[in-house]
Amino acid sequence: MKILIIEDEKELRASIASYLTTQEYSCDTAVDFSEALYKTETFDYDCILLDISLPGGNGLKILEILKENNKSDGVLIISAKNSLDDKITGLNLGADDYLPKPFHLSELNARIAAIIRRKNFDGHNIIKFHNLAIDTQSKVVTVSDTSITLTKKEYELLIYFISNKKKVISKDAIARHLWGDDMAGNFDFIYTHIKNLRKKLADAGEADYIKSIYGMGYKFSD
Amino acid sequence: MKILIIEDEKELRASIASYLTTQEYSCDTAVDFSEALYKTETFDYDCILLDISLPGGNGLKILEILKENNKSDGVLIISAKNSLDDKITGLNLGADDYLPKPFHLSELNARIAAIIRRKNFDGHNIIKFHNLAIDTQSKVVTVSDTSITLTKKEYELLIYFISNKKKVISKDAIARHLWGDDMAGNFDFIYTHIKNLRKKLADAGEADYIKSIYGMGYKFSD
DNA sequence: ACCATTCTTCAATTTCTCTTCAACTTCATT
DNA sequence: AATGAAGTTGAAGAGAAATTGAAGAATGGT
Repeated sequence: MKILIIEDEKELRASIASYLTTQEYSCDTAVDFSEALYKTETFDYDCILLDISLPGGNGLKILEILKENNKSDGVLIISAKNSLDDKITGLNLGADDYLPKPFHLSELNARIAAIIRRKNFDGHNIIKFHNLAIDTQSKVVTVSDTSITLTKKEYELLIYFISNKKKVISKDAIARHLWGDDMAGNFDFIYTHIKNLRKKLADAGEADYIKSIYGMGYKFSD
Repeated sequence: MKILIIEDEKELRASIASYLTTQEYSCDTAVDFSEALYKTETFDYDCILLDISLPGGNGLKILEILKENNKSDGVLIISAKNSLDDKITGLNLGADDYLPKPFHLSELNARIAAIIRRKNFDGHNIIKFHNLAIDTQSKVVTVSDTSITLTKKEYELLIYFISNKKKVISKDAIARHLWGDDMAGNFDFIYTHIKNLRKKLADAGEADYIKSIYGMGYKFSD
C-alpha cells in the first residue's frame, strides 16, 4: 500500500512517515504545492494525506485537480484550520475524510485503514454474515439465497450494523450516522426501524443478531 | 464520562451543560478562575471545556497549571477571541483542540467525542489487565477471550478501576466519578454494583482484583 | 391529485437496571 | 472476646429504557 504525505511541517511529516512505515505502508512525501502536484499527477497512491495549508498554493486546489482527473478517491485531509468551511469544501471536492490537527498517529492509522478498505470494496462488493448476504452495489439483501425487501432506512441500518459487528453502538451514533450530525432530541423512532428490520429478518428465518445492550445501545453479533 | 465546563456566561454554560447531559455525559461547572482552579485540582475529568476569557484570571493560566500537573490532556479551549495567538499558545500548552465562539452544540459534541476517543485510544484502545481486556471503542469486555456482558454502571466502574489500578479509590471518588459531583448522602448502592461486577468477573473465571481496603475504599490490583 | 409506501409520533406494555433495605459477616480497636 | 463501624449479600420495589402496535405525516411515483 502506497501513501503520499503532503505536509510542509518537517517534523510532523517525518513522524507520520516513520510511523506509517512501521504499519507496513510505503510512504512518499511532498513538501510544497508544486511537488505535491507533480507527484499526484505522476504516480498512483492508495491514499493521499493532504495538508490544506501549504506553501506555494492552497491544498484544496490540488484536491480540485485530483477530482478533475478522477483521482480524488482516497484523499484524507489534515488541517490545523478549525474552519467548518474548509471541511465542507474538502469533502465536497471528493475527499474521503477530514482529520483536524492535532491528532494521534493511531487515529490517523485508523482513518487510513478505513479509507483503503472503502476504496477496495468499491466495485461489486458482497458483505456476508452467516446466512445473510448484502450486495452493496445492487443493494439486494438475501437470507439463505432468498431475497428480502428493505426500505432505505432499514438497509442503511443493516449496513451500519453489519459493518460494525461485535461493537456496541449507541442510539446516538446510529442517529448521527443515518440522519446526520445535527440531530438532536428524541431518537425514539429508531426503535421502530429496528423493530421493522428485526421482523423482516425474522420472517426470512434468520436468528436475531441485533442484540440490545440496555442503556448503551445495540450490538450486531451472533 | 465526566466533563468540566469552565465558562462565565450563565446562559451559555447552562445550555452546554444541559445539552451534554442529554449526550450521556455528567457535567460539572465552574464560573470563575478560582472555582475552575479548585475543581481541576480536586477532581478528575475526561474532558475540560475551558473558556479563555474568565473573571478572576486568564484561562490560559489554568491550562498552564494543568500542564504542570500532567492533567492537560483532554482540554478543549472555547473562546470568543479569534486570535491566532491564543490558539497557538493554547495548543502549545497542551490543549487538544480549539473551538471559536459561536459554535453549534453538535460541533462541540463532535470535538469532545474526538478528544475522548483520542485520549482513550492513545496508541491502544484496548486496556488489558491479566486475562481481562476492554475494548473501549466497541465496549466489549473479555476474560480470557470470552466476552462478558456488563451493565452500564458495571462497565463504567470497571473502566474507572482499571484506569486507576493499584491506587486506593474512595467510595466517594467512585460516586463522584460515576454519578457526578452533586451526589450526596448515602453511597451504599455502590456496594451492590461492586458485588455484581465481582460476580460477573468471578463467573468468567477471573480472580478478584477488586480489593477492599477497610475504611478507605477499594484498590484494583493483583 | 391520488394511491402506495415509508417515515415518524405516540402510548401501552414489557423488560431490565438501579437503588433501597435489612440481615449478616468481617474488620480494627479496646 | 466484646464492641461498633465498615463491608457483603440477597431480595424486592422503583425507575428507566426498550419493545410493540397502531395511526398520523411525509414522500414518491403514476
